[in-house]
Amino acid sequence: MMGDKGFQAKETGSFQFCPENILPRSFYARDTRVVAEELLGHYLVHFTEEGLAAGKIIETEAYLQNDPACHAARGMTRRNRVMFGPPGHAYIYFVYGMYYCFNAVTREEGVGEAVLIRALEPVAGISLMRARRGRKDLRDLCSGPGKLVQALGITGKQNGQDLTAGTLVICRGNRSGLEIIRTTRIGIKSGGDLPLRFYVAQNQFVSVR
DNA sequence: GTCCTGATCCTCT
DNA sequence: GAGGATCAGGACG
Repeated sequence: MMGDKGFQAKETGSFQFCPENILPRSFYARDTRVVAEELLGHYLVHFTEEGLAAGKIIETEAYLQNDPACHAARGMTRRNRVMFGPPGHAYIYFVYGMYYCFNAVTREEGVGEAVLIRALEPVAGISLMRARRGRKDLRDLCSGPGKLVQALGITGKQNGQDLTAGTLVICRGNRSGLEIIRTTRIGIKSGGDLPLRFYVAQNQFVSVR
């Protein structure tokens, strides 16, 4: 659309995609809390016809099967079946009638656990993100689970997609020197006292400070 | 079938 | 800081 011209901006990030940097399935087939913490510093990357958009993962939450806040807590349903599938796939669900949230499925097949990606630091495709979000401020692009899905152009149709091959992948980043804070999760009622949220200290792109 | 709630975000006060 | 948007899933009858 013509209106997008107003959002043309220089790319500030230095992200470069290399297929060999895609995280392998074995990365996801581990304890969900470990995966949630170790996803910080890596890159969520989405290729579309409009171009590539990517962000550094700086905030995550773990959802465990025996955890009342987890969709899988009461067993498998049509909605949550992807969580019980093989690790390294996308679990994308619709909330509040208008937003989608993106999760990476963890653990071995048969266990319903996943990591919610809550915030990214935009690194590539920033003009595309601005157009999709209808906002200019860098901090308004990916600082929340619904926002980052919109900024990257992810849709509910990608629920179940393989994160180790294809157009939606997670790539290895540099995690050295990363200072990580562990705290309670955001926006849930039951299970809210569990320390299952992880974020990068001093990062201005987290969803809640 | 009805009713209620929600892993959110935006706009207003 | 409060309230509205907006709808699928799950609980219940």
